[in-house]
Amino acid sequence: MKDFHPHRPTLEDVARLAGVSLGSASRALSVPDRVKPKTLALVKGAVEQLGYVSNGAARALASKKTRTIGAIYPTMYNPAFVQSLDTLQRTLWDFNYQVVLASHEYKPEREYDVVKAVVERGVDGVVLVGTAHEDRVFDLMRQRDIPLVLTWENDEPRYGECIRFDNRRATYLMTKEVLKRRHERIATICGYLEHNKRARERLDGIADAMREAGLELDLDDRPP
Amino acid sequence: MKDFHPHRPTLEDVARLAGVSLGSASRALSVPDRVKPKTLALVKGAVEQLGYVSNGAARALASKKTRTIGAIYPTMYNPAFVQSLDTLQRTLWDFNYQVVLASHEYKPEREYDVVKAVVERGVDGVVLVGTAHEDRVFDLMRQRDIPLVLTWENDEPRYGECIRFDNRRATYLMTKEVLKRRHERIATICGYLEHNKRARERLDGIADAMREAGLELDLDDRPP
DNA sequence: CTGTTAGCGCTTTCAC
DNA sequence: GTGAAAGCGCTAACAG
Repeated sequence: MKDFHPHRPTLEDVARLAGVSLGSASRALSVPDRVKPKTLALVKGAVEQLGYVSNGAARALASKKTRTIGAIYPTMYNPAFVQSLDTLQRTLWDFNYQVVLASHEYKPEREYDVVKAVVERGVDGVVLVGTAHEDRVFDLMRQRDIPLVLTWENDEPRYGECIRFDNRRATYLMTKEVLKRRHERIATICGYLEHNKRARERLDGIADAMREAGLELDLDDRPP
Repeated sequence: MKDFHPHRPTLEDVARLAGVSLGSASRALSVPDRVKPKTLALVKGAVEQLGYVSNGAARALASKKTRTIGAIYPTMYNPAFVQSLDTLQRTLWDFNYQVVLASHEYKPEREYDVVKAVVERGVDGVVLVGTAHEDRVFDLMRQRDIPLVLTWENDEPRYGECIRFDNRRATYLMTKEVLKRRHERIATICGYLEHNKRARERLDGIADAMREAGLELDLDDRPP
């Protein structure tokens, strides 16, 4: 257990204790292979002895990299989003990135505020989940030149990359599986199709696969 | 839509455009009531025109406050944790704080790494969720003097505040409700009691309420 | 109320 | 390889 330090040790303290320069101490920690093994050992020893923990704000300011990305969700009460968040967080962790989380309860105006706050706080990129985004969200990201990834989004992205679901291909592949088992009379429960592009795409996928097999999906044969 | 800026505008740019000093610009943004209305207007105008967004890293470095807290969970696949996270995030948002999220899959060793990473990145405090923590986690927090809140924790905290469940009081209150409805023969399904302090506490709460009502909980009357 | 100035702790040239 | 020094963009005294 370490003693109480009135002044949280800085890299300068480490350098002094190790008997090397500030620059060397910095290098020892971020590019260890560019310092002599002896220097490295000295610095590591000092770090250990002081219980040194680097200051992310200073590092971010100097390097212009925060190593954090913002994740913005409509809500956390959708298990699919939770899984997405968890995966994101774990994946980024492996890349030595951290996640700042925010949600906006499906309110586009709040989404802008949230994005802005996250950007001000400092992120190297943001992941936007959900479907309806205001233009100014994209404007902000574009103007600041911040990488943006959208997902669970229907429209063409106005800025940034977009990860989508290919509903048509998904049902196409499912149907192929069914057909592979030599079924020929296939029923599908698809819900309402009006105003539901995704549902229609799924149906299209099924029809595609059936057509390929010389079968036909009878779209009219459904209850009211 | 803003034009492309080769150099993201800084507060200095804002100050220059507004025709005020750096200090005044800073104040206008953080303590608006301490500048002349005219100055405020000038600065706000410049901010708007430039599309200025403050730099969190610089602010954090200068003010020694990150306005973010770290939330560390065992997993995200427990709905109770998700709700806790969501509430935490929303509450902190109202206080103008942000949340950096991390999870460690119930592995105490990983928990330390996670806490350390979050602390290095810079947080004003951390919320630790879960039951088994290594000593060095507490040592780290204590040595850096970082506020810590534990929850879903059984033991006495070795450092920081702890928010617990009062199982005994919970069932006590529940039982009072039942008694209020004039029931006198009360059954309880409580699962195994051995090695389960929480279960025993819950039973105690029931017994407490019944005793108060002059009733007795027959602990032996249960299937094997 | 405002301008000036000195850092915050670290990374990063730049010479050596 | 290493040290010296110049910032990164902002806040917080400090005088005026």
